[in-house]
Amino acid sequence: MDEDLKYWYLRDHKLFRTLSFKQMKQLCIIMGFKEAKKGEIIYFSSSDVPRIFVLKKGNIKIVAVDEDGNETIKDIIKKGDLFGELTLETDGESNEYAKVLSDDVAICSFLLSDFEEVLLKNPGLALSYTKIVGLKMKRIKNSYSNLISKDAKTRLVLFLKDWAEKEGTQTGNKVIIENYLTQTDIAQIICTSRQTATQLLNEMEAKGTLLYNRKEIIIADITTL
Amino acid sequence: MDEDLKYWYLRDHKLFRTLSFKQMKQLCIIMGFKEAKKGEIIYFSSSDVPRIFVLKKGNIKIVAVDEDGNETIKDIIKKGDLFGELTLETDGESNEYAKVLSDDVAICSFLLSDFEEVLLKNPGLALSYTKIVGLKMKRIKNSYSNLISKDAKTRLVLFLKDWAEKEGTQTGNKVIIENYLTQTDIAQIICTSRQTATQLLNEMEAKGTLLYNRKEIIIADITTL
DNA sequence: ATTAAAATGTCGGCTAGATTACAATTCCCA
DNA sequence: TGGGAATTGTAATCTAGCCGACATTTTAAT
Repeated sequence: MDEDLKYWYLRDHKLFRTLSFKQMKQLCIIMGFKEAKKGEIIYFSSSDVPRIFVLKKGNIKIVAVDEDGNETIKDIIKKGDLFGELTLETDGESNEYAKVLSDDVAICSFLLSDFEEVLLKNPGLALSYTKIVGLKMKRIKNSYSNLISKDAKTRLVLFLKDWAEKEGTQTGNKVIIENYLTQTDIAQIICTSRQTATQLLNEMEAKGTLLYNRKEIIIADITTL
Repeated sequence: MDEDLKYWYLRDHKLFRTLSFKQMKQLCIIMGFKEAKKGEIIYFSSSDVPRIFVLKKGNIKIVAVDEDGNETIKDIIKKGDLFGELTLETDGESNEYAKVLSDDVAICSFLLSDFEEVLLKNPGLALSYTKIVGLKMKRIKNSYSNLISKDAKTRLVLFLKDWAEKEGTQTGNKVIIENYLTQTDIAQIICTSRQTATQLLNEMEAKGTLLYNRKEIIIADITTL
């Protein structure tokens, strides 16, 4: 791929704003690039060399498979998010893969070792990076405490609010979200059974607070959700 | 407090191994130091200036209070652990405090701003720091997935195993843990009600796999727990 | 168009574990 | 050395939401 294009792919990520043109060039040389279509599965843990990924376009979900073959959604990664060995520490056995949710995605990646070297030469970048990882931790902690103290319905509402805020198109109090998740996905994200999620969504639809279909979710009034 | 003593307090923390004597001296100058006795409460969020803390001795629990006044244990901090604004980002409203569990504790601290400056001058330190934060995130993720997929009994067993591994004194397969937690504490940590925790512990005691009292927990055989 | 595979809708039984409510211990300290 | 507070023990209820078992609808592929 053209080096110049790579440059722009990185340039617009807030993490790399602090870098000079020259430093950026260096990063681009070690950068990998990949595109994929909906439904494709991208393996990124264990087998391969550890990498850090930046999602430049689209949405993916990170799925973990446990000993019994059960699949759990670990994370939804959106445009601009980082994923992979964020902790800078290879963790052996975790069995995870990424599945493309949107029509297509573009992904940049670095080898963990290369990235570490760049961090060592750019303390400012290291600091920004730590903050991004920290932010991620904070979000995880938050959903963790929701899981403990809130019931399924509240969790669904919180999830929808969050989704609407991040990606919805708001007109007045009405918000339209492009829906690339199935109800099974949503259920897994808010940690409940598919049946419960379906029921809750239908309840909300019956009450008129919501309009659900496979293409989009329309929230009548985000303030009263 | 004596600067030299401070030096040694920091010196034996793995995070600071990479620093030169001179750099360490600098850190010590900006370092705060505090001791406290069992039961004391240490406020550290919101009100005060943001800080990073290193627990040098003893155990504390981090407790969060929500709008309704419910207390939840967020974390158990042990000797050598970091706590406070680990994300390097002040987060406004979270209402947390630390309570001393062991007989007494010693705590070092830095202003967040000072620490950031030191990180900027020591990229290696920044990298180590990121790894520590990352490790913490990994642990949180882990207990998160336990919470989802495992029942209360399994969670208790996992917690006990973890505790035993970190702090227990092992002789053969028998492990003795110094017990500074109440059953209410344990219940909160594994996210269940106090009654359920009590019941599970008594069941295990009846089966002879365990011996619980307020001073210590004796696990008959850690391999079959 | 045909059909198989996903995704969604619905229902009743079942259970882990929360909740409420006390009783019995043990600890702490004045 | 007593007495109040904290901790632990036990039991009876109650319920959110999981699970199994379908029917129905939508989508995609041949």
